[in-house]
Amino acid sequence: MAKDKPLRPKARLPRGFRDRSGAELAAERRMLDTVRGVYESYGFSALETPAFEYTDALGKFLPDIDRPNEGVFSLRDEDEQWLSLRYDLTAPLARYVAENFQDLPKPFRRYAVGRVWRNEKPGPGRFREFTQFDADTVGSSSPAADAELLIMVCDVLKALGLAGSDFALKVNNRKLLDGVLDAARVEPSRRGVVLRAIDKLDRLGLGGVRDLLGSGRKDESGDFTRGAELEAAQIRIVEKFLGSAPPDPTLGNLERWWADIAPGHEGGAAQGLAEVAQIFALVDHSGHQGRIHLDPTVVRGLDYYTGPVFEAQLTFPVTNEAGEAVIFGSVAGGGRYDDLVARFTGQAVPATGISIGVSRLMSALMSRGALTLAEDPLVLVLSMGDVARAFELAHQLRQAGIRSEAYVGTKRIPDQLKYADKRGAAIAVLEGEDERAAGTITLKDLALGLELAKSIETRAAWVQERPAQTTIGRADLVAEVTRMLGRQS
RNA sequence: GCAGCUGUAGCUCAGUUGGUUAGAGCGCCGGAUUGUGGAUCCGGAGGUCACUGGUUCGACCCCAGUCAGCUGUACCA
Repeated sequence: MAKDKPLRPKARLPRGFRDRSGAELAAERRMLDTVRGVYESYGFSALETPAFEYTDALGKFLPDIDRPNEGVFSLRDEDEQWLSLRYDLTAPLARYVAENFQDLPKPFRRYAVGRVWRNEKPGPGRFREFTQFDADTVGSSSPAADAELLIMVCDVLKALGLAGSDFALKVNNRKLLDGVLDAARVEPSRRGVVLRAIDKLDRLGLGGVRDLLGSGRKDESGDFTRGAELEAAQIRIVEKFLGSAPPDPTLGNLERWWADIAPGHEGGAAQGLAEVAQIFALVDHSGHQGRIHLDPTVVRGLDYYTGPVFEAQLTFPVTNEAGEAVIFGSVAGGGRYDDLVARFTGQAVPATGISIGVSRLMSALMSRGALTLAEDPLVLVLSMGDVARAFELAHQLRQAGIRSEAYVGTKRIPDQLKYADKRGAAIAVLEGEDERAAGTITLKDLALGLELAKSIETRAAWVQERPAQTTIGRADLVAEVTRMLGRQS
């Protein structure tokens, strides 16, 4: 007879999602507080919008029968309306601005931090749920708004502990990309493919991009990707644009540069060149001028960008948990999107914004040693058959601002100490019958004990020596714990 | 979606040319130790060998299909 086995669900995390806890969350919180502080100091105010939006407010399409969740997580409301989880924080901002347009001051400046969701295939370092931290200026067409964001991002990265030489901001302009495609006479239907190919430059290198602009490219698994089928002459023009940029982007230098790349097409890109020149003129006085460069290879995948685009890149190698070097994309990116609000109102509203990828930036900071996984130290009060007394001692420590936990489990003392170890507790507090009779308390410095344990061979010796352990007067509890915590830190 | 690789205990993995009752380490539970962490020792629980079908006297092993995972690539408003 077969064993009756109840049908149980398998405990498993949906792919592309993550559980996070304790020290990691504490570190993230510290980082977000720093970013928030800089954003607020520039006069941006917080705005929170919900996780769900009506699907038509988020993008161009409605889910269809065949692929109801293409790219986004969607569901149908009771009244048959499609809702979707937001895939970024910019689309909800556009909705908010359109809905409250007449009441908002212009320019309207807000920051937003929150989780976003994408229903896509997850990969290494790519999740289906992640956090973004955005700042946007809506209602100003001035390049000053773009320049300000670039300067602010530099301030953020420095406030987070990165050195100036650790990062670089790369600036480009969609109008220049459009201009060069005009000059190369690339058909409108192929422009998307071409821009996406250029966007892959950092990953595939110039050779890979050349293949994608031309006949196509085979990846390392042998799969073939079709190319944009451009003529050699067209590819040459695009490559010339990608490979050269004046180091000092004054308007005069930019115009000379452009005349060399796209002679006869000076008019089409003039606006873009002027915007670039203005941005760099403003950046010049920021103290961050060495960190911000013109880089024609920056595209940004999203096609709603209409003018300046930018991304923050790290200049040092980042390693993953396995210690391998990883190709690290940008930690922040953004640009100008002048048409997004017009989708709702019909009225053109210029806007520009920057978005920080929170988990990427966090692993970069940890890789650099600028952020460490750490929680406040924990003091564990062991329960020696008198939980009320453990509560009381823990309470005394809390009153002094010390994070302390009274043991509320049911195990014996050796197991309680093992528990304290596993929790990573800094100190264990014991007050049993002997101590109570003597009016004393025993403290164990667990971190110190862990060190000493390496040189003690036998359990008997360990028990006899009782390393890193002291017995103190009852009244000295808070003072002595404070002293021990001070030694550890 | 396309391509390659991989599915054996909670985790990481062994498993001989196809041979009887499928193993190890870690983790977990109990004990050596009713008030002292580490180490060590003893004992225990835990398996639809991803699933379905086929070949065979006999399949964890060979074949086909399906599903799942990983990696690359495409898409990413």
